[in-house]
Amino acid sequence: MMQTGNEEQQQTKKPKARHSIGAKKNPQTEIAILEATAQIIKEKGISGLKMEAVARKAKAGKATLYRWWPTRGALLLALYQRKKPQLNYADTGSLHEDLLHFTHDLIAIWKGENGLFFKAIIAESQSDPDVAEQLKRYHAERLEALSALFSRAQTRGEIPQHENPAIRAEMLMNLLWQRLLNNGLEEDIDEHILVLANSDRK
Amino acid sequence: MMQTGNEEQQQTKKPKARHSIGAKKNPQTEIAILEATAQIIKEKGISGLKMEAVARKAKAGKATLYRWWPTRGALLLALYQRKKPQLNYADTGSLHEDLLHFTHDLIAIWKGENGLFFKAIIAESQSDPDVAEQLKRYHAERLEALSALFSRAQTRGEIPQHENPAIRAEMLMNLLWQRLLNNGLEEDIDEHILVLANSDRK
Amino acid sequence: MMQTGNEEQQQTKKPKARHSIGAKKNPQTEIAILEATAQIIKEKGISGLKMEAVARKAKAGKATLYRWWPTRGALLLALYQRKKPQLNYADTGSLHEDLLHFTHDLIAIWKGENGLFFKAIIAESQSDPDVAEQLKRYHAERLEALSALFSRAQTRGEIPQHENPAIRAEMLMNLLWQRLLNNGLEEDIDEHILVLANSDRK
Amino acid sequence: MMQTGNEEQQQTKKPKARHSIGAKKNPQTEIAILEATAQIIKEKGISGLKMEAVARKAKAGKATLYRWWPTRGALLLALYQRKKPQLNYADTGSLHEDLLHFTHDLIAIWKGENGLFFKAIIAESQSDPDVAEQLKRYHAERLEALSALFSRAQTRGEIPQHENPAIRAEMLMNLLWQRLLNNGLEEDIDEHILVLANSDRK
DNA sequence: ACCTAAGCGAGACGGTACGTCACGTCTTGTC
DNA sequence: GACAAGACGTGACGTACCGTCTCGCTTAGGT
Repeated sequence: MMQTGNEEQQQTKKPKARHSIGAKKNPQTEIAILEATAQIIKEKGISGLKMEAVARKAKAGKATLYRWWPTRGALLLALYQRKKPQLNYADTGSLHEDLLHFTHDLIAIWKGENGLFFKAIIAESQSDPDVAEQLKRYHAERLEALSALFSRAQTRGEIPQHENPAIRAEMLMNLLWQRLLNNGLEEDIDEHILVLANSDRK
Repeated sequence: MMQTGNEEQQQTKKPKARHSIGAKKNPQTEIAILEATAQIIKEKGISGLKMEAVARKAKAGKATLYRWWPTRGALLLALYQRKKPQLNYADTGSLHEDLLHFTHDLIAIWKGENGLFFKAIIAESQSDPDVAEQLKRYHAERLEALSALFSRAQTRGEIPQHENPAIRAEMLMNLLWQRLLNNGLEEDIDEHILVLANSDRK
Repeated sequence: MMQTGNEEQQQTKKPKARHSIGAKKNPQTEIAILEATAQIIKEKGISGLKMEAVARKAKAGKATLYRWWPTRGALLLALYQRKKPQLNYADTGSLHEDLLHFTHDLIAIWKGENGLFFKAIIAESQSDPDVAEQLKRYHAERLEALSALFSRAQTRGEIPQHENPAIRAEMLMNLLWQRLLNNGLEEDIDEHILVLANSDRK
Repeated sequence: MMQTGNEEQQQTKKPKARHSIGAKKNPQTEIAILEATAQIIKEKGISGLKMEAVARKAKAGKATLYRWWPTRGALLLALYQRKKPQLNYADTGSLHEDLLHFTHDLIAIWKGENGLFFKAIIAESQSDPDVAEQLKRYHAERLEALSALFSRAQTRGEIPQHENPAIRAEMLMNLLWQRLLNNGLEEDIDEHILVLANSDRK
């Protein structure tokens, strides 16, 4: 709401409907639609997200909405693209430290609206193959980045040499996704990290 | 009513529509409805499961359907109840062996219709709080059973004493659920088990 | 409500459900059902009268209700039978006086619940042929009684000899029914009577 | 959408389903719906008129139906508006003649589908206050037109000067409505007109 | 004293219609 | 030619009654 052109509103005092800007996509329309989508998800959850309601809230025509985002999935992916978090995979020299930083950063992000949007995409992926495909790609990409941490640890000898570093990475990702899906982000995760970091060797 | 002769029924073996059997639930109706539900999920997936279609396929009135299963979630839970698998947590004396048996058994079961139904419940739990609640309960129960395996291993010294046995159990469960949700039951899992079973000690 | 056995209720303090009294119709059930019907019509009007609601309010089984009164029309006719008014066709020696007495008596009666029930029957007669038949019979009967007044007036020379006395009677009846149906019982009717009584001869 | 070729349409002359014609009511849809309404009333009577059946027969969506005619009453009034008769209140110079012409014209009209539709409105007015209101207005309007006949007769001295001309007009209207409602349009009415026209003076 | 027959309450059953909602497609008129 | 507006046919939603049914109980009258 705040993000839709304050200056214009202050000057003209009229909300002023958007119009065509010629034979190309109007970026204001895009913003209004994605913000409406975000708003609705925050208010009613993913199952309360109806195309019709998005158009209504964004004061957009349904045709416009369907022209650019033909499915709910497309809308969700576009929304996530606009809002996706920048993750920090800093190298502290200790696997345990690295994992703690990473997980706590991600959990902090997911506790905001970002987690909500990502949950929505996961839910949608169960019925929309396109979303599933995109999600799979994104998952692989994240997994690779996370695997790098375990790879580094392997060179330092923190975890066994012969292991595929993606294995522990995948288990950590799974854990985090599960926590997100089950509204369990508050639950303790440090013990799991201890196990994954192989820090119980004494 | 009197005119639909019994003799005809004996001769033609017509299925004959179900009727009320008094002021109580007709078990034939229950069977018909749950089977219709299963059939539809198999044909069109969970997002193709409409209450109306269930009633139509089961040749039941919508009122009957809603009387006993007021939501799609209730229907799914009842279906799972009828079909739920018996899992084997046999004790082989080796954690690695135990886990291999357990996971392969579960994966085999999930490759059948059971996996489909369980996926449906997980999907539904994202929008139906009652289903989420039941699923959480079920998850806890399964987790406890699985933790027992790690507990036994702990007494045998296969995994560290000070660890909470539920941690590795949870990570294994997560892995399996994730595989189910992402249609990845075919992917390799033995390497993950090696890590969880701590069998990479040399 | 008051009419269902006060004494019993005072003694036992338990409402005591009705039961079968053997292989015959239980008159208490009949009373309860007809009173429930009357109650519902008074509360919600004729279009709010549902068989299901009657059974519910009378604490009767639907089978019992349908056994004795298979249609809403049958119920209405039975109710009217129990409640039908005794009309006064007194002979004052003057047609004008006779008509005034008759109409004012009838209007007074119809302003109570009786008018409501009779309206219900007229409305039902538009869709239930049995009710239409009964109503026609009843109409003819009333018309005959009313015609007698005009017949007497004819012998006194108050209206033309060659006229069929039923004609003015029918027009009076029509007027009254119309007033009832259109909720116009309060409107003036004396001027009409003056015309019908031929009292405008001077 | 593109695959349903235009050429086919030109060749086969398929009726082709109606579509939106922009953000306004499609008159073809209106025609189809009102004709379907008329058809159903003719086939099954007013009590057989279901909103669902109208939509089905008109090949219209229920939403469209409810958008423009939110109740059965609104549908009936719109239908009557489309079909309402033009009545003839010609001045013959004789009240008796005027009334004969008027009544026989009206009866002739009512023997067609028009009478059926008007009956339906009267029946509906018993349960729909809006219809009752409209009907009352229409009744008053017709009554006024009919009263004019009696008014003219009064100036000619055919009926008493001091009488309200609306009185006989109302009684004639009542008579005709009653005949319509009770399927008695065939019954003799000329004798009643003689009385109302005061033609029995000798 | 038993037995049968019917009435009774309760309420489940397969249906039909209700009125609402969202879908995805369309046409119009404005910019 | 993109846009808002919104009508259109479609079809699912969850509810309310319909009229039929079966149950388990009660009572009366015949044996």
